[in-house]
Amino acid sequence: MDAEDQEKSLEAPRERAATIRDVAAAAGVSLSTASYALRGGRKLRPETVDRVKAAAARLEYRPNALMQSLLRGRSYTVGLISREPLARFSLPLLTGVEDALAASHVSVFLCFADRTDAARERQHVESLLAKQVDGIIVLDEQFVDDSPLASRPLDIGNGRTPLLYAYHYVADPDALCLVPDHTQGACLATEHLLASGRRHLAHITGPQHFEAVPLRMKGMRQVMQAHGLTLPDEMVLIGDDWDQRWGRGAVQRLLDAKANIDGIFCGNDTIAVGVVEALHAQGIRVPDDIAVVGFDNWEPFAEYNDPRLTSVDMQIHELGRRAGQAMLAMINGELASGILRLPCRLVLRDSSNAADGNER
Amino acid sequence: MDAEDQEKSLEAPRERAATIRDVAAAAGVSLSTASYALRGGRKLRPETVDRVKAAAARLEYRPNALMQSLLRGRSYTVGLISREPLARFSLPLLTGVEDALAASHVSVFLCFADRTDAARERQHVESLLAKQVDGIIVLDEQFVDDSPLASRPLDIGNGRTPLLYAYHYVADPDALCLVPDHTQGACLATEHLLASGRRHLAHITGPQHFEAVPLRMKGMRQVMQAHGLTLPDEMVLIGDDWDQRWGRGAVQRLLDAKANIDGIFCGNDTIAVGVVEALHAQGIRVPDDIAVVGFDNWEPFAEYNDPRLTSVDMQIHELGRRAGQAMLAMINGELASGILRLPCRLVLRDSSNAADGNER
DNA sequence: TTGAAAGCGCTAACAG
DNA sequence: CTGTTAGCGCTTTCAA
Repeated sequence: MDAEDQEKSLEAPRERAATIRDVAAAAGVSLSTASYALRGGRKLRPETVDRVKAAAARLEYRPNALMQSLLRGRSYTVGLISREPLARFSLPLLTGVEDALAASHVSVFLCFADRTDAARERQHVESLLAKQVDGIIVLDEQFVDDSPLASRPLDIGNGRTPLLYAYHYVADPDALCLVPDHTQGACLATEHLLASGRRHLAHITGPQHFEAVPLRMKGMRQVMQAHGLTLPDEMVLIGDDWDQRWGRGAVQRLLDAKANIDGIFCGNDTIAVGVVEALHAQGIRVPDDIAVVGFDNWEPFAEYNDPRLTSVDMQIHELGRRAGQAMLAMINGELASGILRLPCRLVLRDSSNAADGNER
Repeated sequence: MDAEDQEKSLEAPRERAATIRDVAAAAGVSLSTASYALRGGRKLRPETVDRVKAAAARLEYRPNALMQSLLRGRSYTVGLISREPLARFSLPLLTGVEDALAASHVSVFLCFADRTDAARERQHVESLLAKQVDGIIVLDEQFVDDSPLASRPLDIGNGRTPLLYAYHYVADPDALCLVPDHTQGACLATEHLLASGRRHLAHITGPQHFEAVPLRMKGMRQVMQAHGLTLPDEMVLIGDDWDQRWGRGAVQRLLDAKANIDGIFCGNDTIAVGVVEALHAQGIRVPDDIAVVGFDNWEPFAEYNDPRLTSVDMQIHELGRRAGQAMLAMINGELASGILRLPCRLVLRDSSNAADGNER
């Protein structure tokens, strides 16, 4: 019995993970020596180092990061709160942030918190702070200031934890916010349409309480004015939705009004898909008769539509990466604040004539 | 100067967060009393409790979860490794898992690890184990066994950490795996088509190395046989992609072959969208002439297509929730293993006649 | 070259 | 009712 038990205790996986104390004992050295042998910082006899390392390997020793964090006062951990979990931008943003942080061996706590559920967000924040995160990144959609949906600054009590807002910004002068430059993106799209010879443009877009809507409209107007053109109000169709159905409906309206158009800039790709579909249904060719440009460069739609959609890409994954990197910088003490607008790029495909031939 | 400094030290946010020691001192009680006052477990004079609580609030005391984890031997933290970060199922799975875990105050470490990057996955696993996660959940696509893409069991060295695979399974008899029941989903779709009077069915689907492809095919065949029908091989079109373009191409092939069809079951919704588009282009009505059923119930496509797509929903968010709950159970010592197949449901929309009128 | 010992912030057993 | 004390696993000083 005794013999059996002993054998077991040698073979069976130990209940508790090995500690550095176990390693030290197994190697026949002191605790501190074991520590130095594994992490350097002290001159030790090579033989000793080897003995300790061998013992550590044998025992599958893995330093307990909780204790290390406690001692260093840094957890190598960042909280990521998404206030809009299911939005189109969520996943690329998440992967971008994770990419940048993982490269620096920083782990990410994932927190979903619907805007309507303040209690859950509170719980997440408390949990993150208790777990000693080195910083918190908040993700949300940007709504116009007077919208009830507009994102509020996150209340984290003290000023000790770096805070960063991605894809949206808040009215906190001390906060760092990274957002896509919607206006510039719209400029790219409009310039492309004009450069390919279109003169009679329309804009079909989504609900106005999304800040992207007025911003993109502004960009479009700017460019047209710079070219001595105007965008009549009746050529701007603002819908209650961002989907294909609205795209189809909007085209119907334009056709009913017998509008004279040769180019349509859409607020996003799903609208653009609906637009193309409705145009086709009327025997109108894209891009030959009317060029169509989308926004988002959402591949499942843009790349596989017929024709493939020219679209503005907000480079959200990259924005996420930049957010992650900025957070790392803040953690290292580089203070930063303000709103940083990152550029969009235009992806040329078949729904517009690529007469100018360039991707910007 | 001194006075100023003192004032500052009172007003300015403390550099270090308050510890329970600070609270005890501020309340004029011993350390353990402070601890018990805040968490109960000992009879204390109400007055003492209040004093401690007041001090804690004043100092914005927040217990250090790292230390608590260390002591309890449980970190209230779970690692989530996504081996296929950008797949359609990733986000609902993530939110589902997070939902279930957050409800039990368990935090989620988010780790993206492309299948092709074993080193990064290794790094993530090491990091998770070092951070003492209570369990690890792995997400991946399911490929057929002999595919080089097929997911391998995660190597976590010891048997101490509960492990769970979601949306896919691995060849580890001790592992618990939760997957959608693709076959049953295909049965639902096929039964629906038959119930609404269709007899001449075709199947347009994606690459065979996705296990879902043979499974869904099997379900379709089963049901047809049960109804005394057969699915001729030339009515099964297996593509190299899952996108609209392939959907359009497949329809072209069927038309070229002058196939006699009144119903098409598609391997996913994007294919279905392409199918509908190609049928429309030929003046074929959906569902009047040919009924179309998709798979995935991916709302951006299914809900806003014209006509709206009937589609099989794998209930992935729910699968994620179940995975989270199962993980909690495992953490609490309830051992579990094997492959659990969760049912799909059929969402009836306009691309098929809902003659039987029921949602199953 | 190495070992002993003092914490990190908290919990829980042990003493009043 | 409350205080003292011994750890948790590790890093880092201080001694040898």
